[in-house]
Amino acid sequence: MQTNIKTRFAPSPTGYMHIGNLRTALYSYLLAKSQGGKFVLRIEDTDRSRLVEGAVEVIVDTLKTAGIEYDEGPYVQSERLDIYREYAEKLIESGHAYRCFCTQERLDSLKDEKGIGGYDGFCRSLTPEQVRENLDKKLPYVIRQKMPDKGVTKYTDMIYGEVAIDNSELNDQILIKADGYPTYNFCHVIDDYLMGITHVIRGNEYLVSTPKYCLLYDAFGWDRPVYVHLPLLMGKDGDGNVSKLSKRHGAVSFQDLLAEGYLPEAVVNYIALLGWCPKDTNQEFFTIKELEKLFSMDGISKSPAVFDYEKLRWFNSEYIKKMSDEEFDNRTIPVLEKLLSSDMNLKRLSGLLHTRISAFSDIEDSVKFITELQPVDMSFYTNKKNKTTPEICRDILADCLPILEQAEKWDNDSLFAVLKEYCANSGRKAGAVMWAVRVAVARQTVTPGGATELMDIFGREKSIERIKLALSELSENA
RNA sequence: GGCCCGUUGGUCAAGCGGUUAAGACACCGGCCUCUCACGCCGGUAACACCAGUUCGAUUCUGGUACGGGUCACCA
Repeated sequence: MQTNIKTRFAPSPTGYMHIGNLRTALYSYLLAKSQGGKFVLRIEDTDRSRLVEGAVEVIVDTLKTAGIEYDEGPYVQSERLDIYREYAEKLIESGHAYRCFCTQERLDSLKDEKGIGGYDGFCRSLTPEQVRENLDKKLPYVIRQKMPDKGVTKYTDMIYGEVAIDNSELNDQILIKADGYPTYNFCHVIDDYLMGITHVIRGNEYLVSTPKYCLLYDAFGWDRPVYVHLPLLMGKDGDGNVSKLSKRHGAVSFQDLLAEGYLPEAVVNYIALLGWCPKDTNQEFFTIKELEKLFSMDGISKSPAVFDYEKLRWFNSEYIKKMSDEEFDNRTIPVLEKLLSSDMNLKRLSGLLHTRISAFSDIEDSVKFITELQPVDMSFYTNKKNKTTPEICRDILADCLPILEQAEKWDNDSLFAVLKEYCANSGRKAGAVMWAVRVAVARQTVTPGGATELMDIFGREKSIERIKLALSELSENA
């Protein structure tokens, strides 16, 4: 076990937190915490064209809501420009980097001629005099890393093992842009070193470019960090094709998921298990504190994982069921108040919903039948198990209507007793009677709660009204 | 296209040379129940392919296929 381990999460402020990024943050955080280390947050905002207002707050809020606490930061790269500049100059002095004055036009034509891939190193051979001259003319320039033209650069990834890339595959990448801002390729290395990052945890998309960063460490004579590349998070589209999880696959930002009624703990729990599996246990429910203890790198998978909304829904429904009734009501009743008239027994309805929704956004659909008079298909009245048909239901309803109209008390227990008594007197099965009443009142086959529970919520007047309507429909069509 | 990585049921996954190849989601069936849901019980379903190493390969090696990633003055 390594002591003084330090990891970081270094997102760029895009205005939303992609769920894949959040998972990277989580693993990074967990790796540090599992070994008593530190976790730092750094904002990589060196692309001025993509600045988004309030984006840093989104990152900070997301981490907080997810339960990921950072020990240092947020460091902001745009505030550290001088540092990068200084280190870039050092590289020029030591011959590991050079100024490049090539115009965009020349770069474009290069691309056209040679297809995709690389800079041709034209400015490598500029003499000091030529550079001086260009500088005096105030020509814009970038600083590029000088890659070795032969050989192989290797490193050991904690997940993938040894990775070896031919240096000929490496481009003379830009370290400092013409606007003076550094590129990710450069400043993340400087920062990771300066901030004492021991383990660099990031997505698999960096696996191949990491040798370039290794070369930077080497050029400065610094020790390379441990690299941990994570398998990507994939999404599946309607045709069954998988690709990097993106907006076309549905809600992919943490905020979107919360807005759809997912609980933060459920989301965190689910994504923790997407690409990682605990050792020696089949446990699948974890608090973040438990994860901090249990997490270990050898449980990380090598292959990409498809984000499955169904399973997230299941996790979420489990977390919802774990909520106390009070918590659940507090969250649900305000929503119901907006959707329904307030003279209904919303608390009772909320109770019925507790074990029946998987996300809070389900509420609207599951109570729609209360306010809307939905079209009824006569087949709804046919139920094999309870041996009902539209005719039988018509007869049942005709019998029950006067009984219900005369019911003294209108609550679930009383109504249930009344109908039960009818069953006894008529010799009908309770299941059949309840089926008929329930479908008549709700006008759909799947409902949150049973017949008498629904009548309780609807109240006497509305229940009777709907049963009368059902009766007339059944008389016409049956 | 070059380079790199990956491949156990529809999905997440355990497995780390000998197993009846776990478990979870989804799906199907049953029980419970006044419906649905919950809960409980059960079921269908997988080692991409071909060689090699080995007494023995899901597990090791090579190739093929398929999938993914990457080749920016984006991160």
